[in-house]
Amino acid sequence: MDQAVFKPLHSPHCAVVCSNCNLREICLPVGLSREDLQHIDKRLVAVRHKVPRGDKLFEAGRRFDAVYAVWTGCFKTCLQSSSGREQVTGFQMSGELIGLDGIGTRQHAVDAVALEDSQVCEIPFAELEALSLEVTSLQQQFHRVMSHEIMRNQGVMLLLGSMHAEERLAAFLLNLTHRLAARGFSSSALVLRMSRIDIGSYLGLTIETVSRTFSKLQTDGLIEVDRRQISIVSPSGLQALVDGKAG
Amino acid sequence: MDQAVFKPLHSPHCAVVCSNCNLREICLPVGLSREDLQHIDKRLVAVRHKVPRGDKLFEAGRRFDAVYAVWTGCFKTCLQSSSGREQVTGFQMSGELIGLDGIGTRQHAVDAVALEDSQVCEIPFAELEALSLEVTSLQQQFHRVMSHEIMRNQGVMLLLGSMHAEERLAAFLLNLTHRLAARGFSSSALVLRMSRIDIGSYLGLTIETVSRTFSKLQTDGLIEVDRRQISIVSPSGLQALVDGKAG
DNA sequence: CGTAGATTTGAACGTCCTCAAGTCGAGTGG
DNA sequence: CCACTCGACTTGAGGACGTTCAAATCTACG
Repeated sequence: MDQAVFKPLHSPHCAVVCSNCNLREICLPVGLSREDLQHIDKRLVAVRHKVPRGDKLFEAGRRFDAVYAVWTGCFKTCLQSSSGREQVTGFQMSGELIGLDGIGTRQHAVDAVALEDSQVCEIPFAELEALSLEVTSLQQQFHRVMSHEIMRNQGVMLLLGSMHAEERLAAFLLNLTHRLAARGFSSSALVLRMSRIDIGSYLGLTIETVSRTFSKLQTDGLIEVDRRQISIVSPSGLQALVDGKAG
Repeated sequence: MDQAVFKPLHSPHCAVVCSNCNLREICLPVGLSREDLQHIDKRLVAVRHKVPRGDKLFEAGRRFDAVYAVWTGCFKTCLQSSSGREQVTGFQMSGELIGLDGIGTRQHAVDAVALEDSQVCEIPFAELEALSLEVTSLQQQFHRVMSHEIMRNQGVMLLLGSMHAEERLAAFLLNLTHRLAARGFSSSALVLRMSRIDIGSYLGLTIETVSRTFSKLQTDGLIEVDRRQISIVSPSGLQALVDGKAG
């Protein structure tokens, strides 16, 4: 019940360099020159941490000092209002940044929970800001990343504001497969790292509706479901749902 | 039907300086020193434009060159998917920035439409980025603004994902009053600049449900409605709805 | 093999949507 | 000044989708 919160001081960690990272083409440094990358290596002391499944990387209300890039594994971010409403605001996989919402208030706005044993690169934000004053391309790239996060959120608004359950789930599955494909994984088979509860919270649906909708998509021959193993049988069928071209 | 699109070259405009602007305490330059402000005045050529009610400030797909700060008036931003789904993603009032979603792709992701005769300051983004390399406080402030936009979007997700119609409308009205109060306006009386259609799209409800819910809130003695004139009779009652402490 | 948590499925209900009609206010032209 | 029209809004009735409540199934793990 009580999720452990990640303690930087107690967690095994080591300094890392971006220029050798296998994620440099998908993570924050996308498109930076070798020269700029080496500059970053020297000045940005990113530290890598392990976060076991179920542990919190940080929790809402905690002081914001750094953003985190997922290196391996998967996270969810959960917003909760003072009155106890809860909403999963996103799922993050390798190369994606977590914690951007804390910049404004200097306090994290969400909980970030590892959905499987994961590793992150902690990027001290003060250093990131300082370095981006020197490395123009880094500044631009960081702005791009923040802007993409805004666009992503707008996409979720569209989903929550205008789609039915079946369409939401179809959009969700297609989004996952696209992101997995960009990382070199199969886009026809995926393993959900999150529970039905998490999916429901993210999609604004109850767990029962999520379950029923999975079953319906399977019955309709669009996917195959085996617990958290999903096979995408008909990507175009799912896309048609998202496009509202069905029913 | 066909909304005019704002043409910078044909629109009356003039250069403006931030340091003399009455919005400097609420707009992008919040918290900047007088010295930094003057530095910005010299280097950042912001231009002010008029946008008549109903006209588009920019439209989705158009090349991104600048962000815009609302000076007077009010805007809505609309996202639409390739398949024709539409979602109002926000309403912007004085001091708020529009267009941050275009930074990542260099293309605007939404339409921005004036809900009343309005004026905006056009801030060329290349200049903003260049200047924030020199003025640390501007860089930090810009990051804060982007982060706040991310937080705002997350709040909308919470609203769309976990609230009923009555709660959504209550949250919407309270949000408007808070923002108006921050600008020195009454927080008990407001004039809606947007149609029921826009409200419905934003809140993920049909126009009929919006209308019925306004009526119900009035019947319950929480607000008084006269077309677009709204009186907030019981802010605490609305807040109780948002907090889920009613029904 | 027993328990706890996650998931699926069923049945009844409720909220919100759809369809339809009616009201209201502003602008137009006679 | 008065029809007339148009768009925005309101209200009603019925139905659909998703929720709620309840029970059963399945898996992991001790």
